Amino acid sequence: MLDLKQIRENPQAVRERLNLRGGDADIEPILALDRKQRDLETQRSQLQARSNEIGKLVGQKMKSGAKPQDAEILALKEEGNQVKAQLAQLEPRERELKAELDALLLMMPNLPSESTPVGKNEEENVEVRRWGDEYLPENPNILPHWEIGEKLGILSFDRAVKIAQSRFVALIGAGAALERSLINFMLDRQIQAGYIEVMPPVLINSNSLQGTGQLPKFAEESFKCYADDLWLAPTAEVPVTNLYAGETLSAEDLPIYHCAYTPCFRREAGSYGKDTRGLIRLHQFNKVELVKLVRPETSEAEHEALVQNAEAILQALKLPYRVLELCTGDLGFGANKCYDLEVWLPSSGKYREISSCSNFGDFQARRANIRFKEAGKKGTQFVHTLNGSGLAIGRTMAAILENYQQLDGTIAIPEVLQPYLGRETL
RNA sequence: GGAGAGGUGGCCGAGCGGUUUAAGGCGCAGCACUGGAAAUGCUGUUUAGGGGUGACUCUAACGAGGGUUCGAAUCCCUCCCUCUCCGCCA
Repeated sequence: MLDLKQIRENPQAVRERLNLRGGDADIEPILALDRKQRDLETQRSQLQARSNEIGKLVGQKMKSGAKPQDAEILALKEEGNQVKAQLAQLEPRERELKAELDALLLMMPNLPSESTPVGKNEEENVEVRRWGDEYLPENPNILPHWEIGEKLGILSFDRAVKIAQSRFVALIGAGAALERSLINFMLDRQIQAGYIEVMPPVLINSNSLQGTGQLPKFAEESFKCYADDLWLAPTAEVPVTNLYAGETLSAEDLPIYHCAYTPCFRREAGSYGKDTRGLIRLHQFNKVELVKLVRPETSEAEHEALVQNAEAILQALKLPYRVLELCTGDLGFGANKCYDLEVWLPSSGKYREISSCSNFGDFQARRANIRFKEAGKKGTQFVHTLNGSGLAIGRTMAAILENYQQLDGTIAIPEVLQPYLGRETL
């Protein structure tokens, strides 16, 4: 959520930053509601002050011997009732305005950071670096991962469709073992890098989704359990960040680094024609996620470090990849800055996103109300939150099945995974 | 799912309709005392929003939301959470 005070005080600057995302940000309704709401708040609190005064007076007079039927008491009660009637008019109006204001603010995306390259759409994302050209596969006849996977009998899309629907997969035998190895490998590495592992609930409430920015705007992206106020988590970002929702941490608690393996569930609404085959775009996939809660002044450096932690996994697996910095037009709703890691998928001759590492600044912290307090200092500050995949497991599996395909149709297992899987080829 | 007990400040804990401006204690900070410390004493010690250049000031917050009342931590209703017992269950 944007800072209302900032919008109020620098409307032009906010408008300009928002417009860098493309479109024409309209903050006028917010400014107008804010003015009205504050106006009502002033009136209301004055009435309340008088009401409190009356209550106190009655109490004092009764204590010092006045009777309930004394004219003085009756007059005060009468005035109390009048004030109350006025409040009864004002209060609902103010509440309504506040709710409208909140609804508008919740729909506003974050401001892109100063350092984010300006651009209209994904075409204008900036390649920051490329790694692992020396590991690009030389095999010219690489099968797509879904074909080699089915051939090896380790992936079954057809059978998964029977028990769920399209865009699901069942991992069989070595496929399941490879998935598990990747999860363990990634968690071990990230724990080594200083992240504390979490296994959060993956059925999560609406408030959590609002806290990280998936609600209210992106309700159609997540699976909902209609009998309860619970949703299937689209990413561990949501439960892990919201572990601290509503808390005021002490400054010494920061930074907090978490890694979490969870399954992730996405409806993929609006992507009907895209990536219909393989492991790239499923309704259910596994992911190891990295989440950081940090002091504001450190968040940029923490962001770079988080990207390094995600890259380290690709490097250890010797998978060629590139790093893109998203331009203002392609930036996710809550992010002020974002790097995507894209792994090489030889069957399609393309780099494909395998990790997205975002800095949210205080955007999520405001929504989820996560603050910290410095001992001896007045007031509190919002933390900055960051997260990134470290990495998406299914897409990593796809990358291995393709980049490690050998001429004889077998798959070599990356060296670092061999101890986990207990074999050298598939 | 059934029955019962609870939820008060950084922590413990009192309060069950009106000087609550939340007692008392612990903790923490400052000051005094001291050669220095301990002990002791005094003072202070929440957050959010509004108004004001500022000193400051108003409002709100006792799990959450409603209600009764001139006045609610206290009474009533709904919900959430925790604990105990029973049932069910991996």
